[in-house]
Amino acid sequence: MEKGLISVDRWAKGSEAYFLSHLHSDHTNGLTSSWSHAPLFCSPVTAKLLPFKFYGFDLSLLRILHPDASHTLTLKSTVIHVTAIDACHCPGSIMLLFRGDFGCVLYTGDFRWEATCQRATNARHLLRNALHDVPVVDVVYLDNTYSNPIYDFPTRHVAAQKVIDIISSHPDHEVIIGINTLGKEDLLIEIARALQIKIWVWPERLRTMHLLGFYDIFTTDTSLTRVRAVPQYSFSIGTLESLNRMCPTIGILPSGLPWIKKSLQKNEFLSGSFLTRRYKRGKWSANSEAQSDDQIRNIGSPEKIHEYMYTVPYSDHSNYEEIEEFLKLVQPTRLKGIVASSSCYIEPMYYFGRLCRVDQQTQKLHEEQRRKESCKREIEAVRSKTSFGGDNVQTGRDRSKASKGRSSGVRLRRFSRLRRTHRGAKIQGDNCSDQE
DNA sequence: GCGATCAGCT
DNA sequence: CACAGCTGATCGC
Repeated sequence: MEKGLISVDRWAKGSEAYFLSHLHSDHTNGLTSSWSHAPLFCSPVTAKLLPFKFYGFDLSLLRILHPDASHTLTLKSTVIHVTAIDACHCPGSIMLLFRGDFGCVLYTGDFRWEATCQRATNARHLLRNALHDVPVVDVVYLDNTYSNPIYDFPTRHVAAQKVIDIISSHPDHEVIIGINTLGKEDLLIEIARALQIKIWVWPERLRTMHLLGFYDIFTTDTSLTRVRAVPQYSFSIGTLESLNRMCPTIGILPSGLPWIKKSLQKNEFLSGSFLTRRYKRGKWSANSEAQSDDQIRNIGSPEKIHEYMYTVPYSDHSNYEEIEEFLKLVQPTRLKGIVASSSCYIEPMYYFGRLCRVDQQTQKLHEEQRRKESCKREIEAVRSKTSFGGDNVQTGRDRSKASKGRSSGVRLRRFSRLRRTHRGAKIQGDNCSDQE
């Protein structure tokens, strides 16, 4: 009842106000059309889209946070201040800076903090201004999806150029690009502009595009374009192989393989079993045989993963370096990851503790962890976690932290279930907890 | 019938 | 192993 004054991306009963960072499903788990616990605060764009994801939602519950103003909210028990800042993740996505009796808390939601992106530059200015009024940020709830130095990938603009290059070099092919229900609009728009073509999307997605204000670029008429954006879950190597029996078609996944640093790929993954395993897992190994070394070599650059399939490192999450820059600006006292599981999950304090303000607790934690494991061992942990089958030995601190002391013996499935339910935060009293 | 949860998939 | 997401089965209300 009294626990959890406010909830961010969490929808269980008991809070006085609820905040939605953006409309992706892993942040709306528990939110339904009939949800009505308390007012829901979100960005204008999210408010516009939400009724189409949750038909019949009680719109009188919605409260708009304008992304460039500080809002003062009078709750039942206290007054809080909140500032929304563009998170540059997907349309409508925001970070939330809270100030109140509990101190100062910054919840990043999912975010992309590109150095050269104009929107991120604007967001940086806003954040810097907002931080002027704050003595110290006590806690950052961080999008730690790629909070590991092995994640090193280019800006979205650079990745978009790669996609454009791939399409240009296949002038006689149909092109299929896998996207989700929200996000990667900018990629499609860059393609459309560069190649002077329209992009096909499915009808619901066209409606979303219209809601977002994109009227002329997208179409549901297949005869108008050779480039189609389709739901990512709906296409696979199998789909592409079928399509190629009718006409030449390539697929592009703006994501895909982990974007591990080249050195690691050369040294560990390409020579080892990493790619083999990935190949065996997917539907695209027509026979269930392991791929031969030759086949692996034919994959060539990480970009072309199959005769008809390309992946491009287009990410809506910050890479390691961007997270680092973000934390240098915010300098929080404490850090908490909002993503509990990933193949390379590392307790964020491990790499970023040094960027936090030095208080004794932080310092102690940091030193302890440094002592326990060297960087090299972390990489080892990552490698063993990417293994498929065999014994998935516990790989130390990171995993046991993430599994939160659940009964042992259950591994990946339990792990991924955790991921789906672990986003978001409850903020209460003078300490902030993840609830449960 | 609906929501919650889970299995399985990409 | 994933960004995030879909379908379908089952269970309780």
